[in-house]
Amino acid sequence: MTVPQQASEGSRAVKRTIEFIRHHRLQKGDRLPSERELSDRFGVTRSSVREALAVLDALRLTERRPKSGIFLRNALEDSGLDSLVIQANLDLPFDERTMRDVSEARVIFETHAIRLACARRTDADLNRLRELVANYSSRVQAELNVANEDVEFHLAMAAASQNAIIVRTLTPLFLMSFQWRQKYFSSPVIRRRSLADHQEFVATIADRDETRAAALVQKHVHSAFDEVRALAEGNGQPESHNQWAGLDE
Amino acid sequence: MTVPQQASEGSRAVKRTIEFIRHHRLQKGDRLPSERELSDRFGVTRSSVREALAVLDALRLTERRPKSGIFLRNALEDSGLDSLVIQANLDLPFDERTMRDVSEARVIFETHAIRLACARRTDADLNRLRELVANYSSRVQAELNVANEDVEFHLAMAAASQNAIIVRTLTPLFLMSFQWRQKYFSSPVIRRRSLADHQEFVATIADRDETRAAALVQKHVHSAFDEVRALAEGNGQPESHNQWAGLDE
DNA sequence: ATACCAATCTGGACCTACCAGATTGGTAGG
DNA sequence: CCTACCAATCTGGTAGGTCCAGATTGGTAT
Repeated sequence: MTVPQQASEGSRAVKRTIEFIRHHRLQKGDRLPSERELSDRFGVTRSSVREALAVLDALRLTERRPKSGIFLRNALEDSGLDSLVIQANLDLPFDERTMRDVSEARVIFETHAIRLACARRTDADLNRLRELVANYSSRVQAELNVANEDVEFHLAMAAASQNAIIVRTLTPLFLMSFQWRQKYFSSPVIRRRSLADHQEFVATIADRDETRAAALVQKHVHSAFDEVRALAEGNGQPESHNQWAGLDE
Repeated sequence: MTVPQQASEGSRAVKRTIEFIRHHRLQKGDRLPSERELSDRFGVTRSSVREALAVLDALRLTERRPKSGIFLRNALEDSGLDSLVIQANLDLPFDERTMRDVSEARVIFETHAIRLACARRTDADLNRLRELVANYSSRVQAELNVANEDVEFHLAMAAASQNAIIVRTLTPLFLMSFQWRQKYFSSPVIRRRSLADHQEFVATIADRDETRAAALVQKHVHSAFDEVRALAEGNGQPESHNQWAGLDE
């Protein structure tokens, strides 16, 4: 599913640049230091800086004007979803508000996804979901972490909606909370509870019971977010660098 | 809003690589040629290829395994939303199914956005929307294209939902259809009709009338997509390279 | 048929060099 | 003092080369 992978110089440059933007509170339209200066500052080659800038460009965060400079296209808070995924992978923290929004958005999107899934799911979709639950179940029995399997399952439900855009939309929402997920699923109790929910999901989709499915999404996601929030608070408050760097449901 | 900008070698390399993947119908897990071979093939330096690969990596399309090779992380169809934006900017075509999905997803997401906007909008949100409509109106009077202004307005409505994630989600949906939008709004009749809708949107949000707002979204978006579809067919069928490379509402 | 090793290939990173347009600071002219 | 202008400087874009060390692989010896 998701690969951990250690930071290359390119990724490091991405991280440093984002940190620079945060630290200096740069706003839309502001200019960044030149590539040469960034490469000095970060202690990497201009090539690595350029790789990083290419990424930030693709994320619509920066804009490189030839013979002129590098400018912020959007404030950090207004960048794309993928930028959040990358920030999570780089262990850059999110604020409480972002988490609230992610939680809310996920409920909305996933509720619709499952409604469509109930209406349109094929037998093949159903079989795939059953396979995934079976696998999930055996991993829970074996006391293994199921963070990846959980994402797989939820995306498979979304795929049953027959709308690829919805899947593409939910994906980053899951990926940006990968680390939390990892922690969340370290508890056997939670794994069992989650398994039960998944089994019920499959049942409702099999029955094409939209109403029950939608209600289940709300309960499932909300309880998960609550749990994570409690978990995070239990860890004590990690001051500036926060705890919201990866987990959710 | 969106910048046209001519293709740099880096972007060209991104485009060529995506075309390569399409042409060879590469699937998840398949291996791409080495960086050196790609740079030969594309006639650009390895630096440019590496920039391109950094972007594709960020989009979760490829994965670079050190000392080993470049592998496809996801099939093109399963990549993120931002990858669609980039494909649109590169004039790479979409298929009919993707368009259907985008249309459906936009109705779903925007319906929820406007419902939340009705419930939560502040006076500042309302003022901003009114400003935007005023500007929109004057441009329509002056017979100017309002493609950018339309995006601005819709995103401002989304912003009134007070959920930044929803805004971030809708953004790529608009950006990937920028070229169509451009064509669509070349018609003065459509501009006037769109303006009327926008005025009604503001009224419903001011009244916090969720029901009417939701209905209006459906009508507004669906009629726009129908129009575009008709437009596209009128152009004759551009064979392999299709017409869905940028327009929508 | 198998186990093993060396030549080869691959991505990662660094460095230097050039280009041409954008920017800017100082100077000459009013 | 202000303005107009020009040249030095800075900037991103691109090219080309080098070195490194681990992954891969094909052939060899057992």
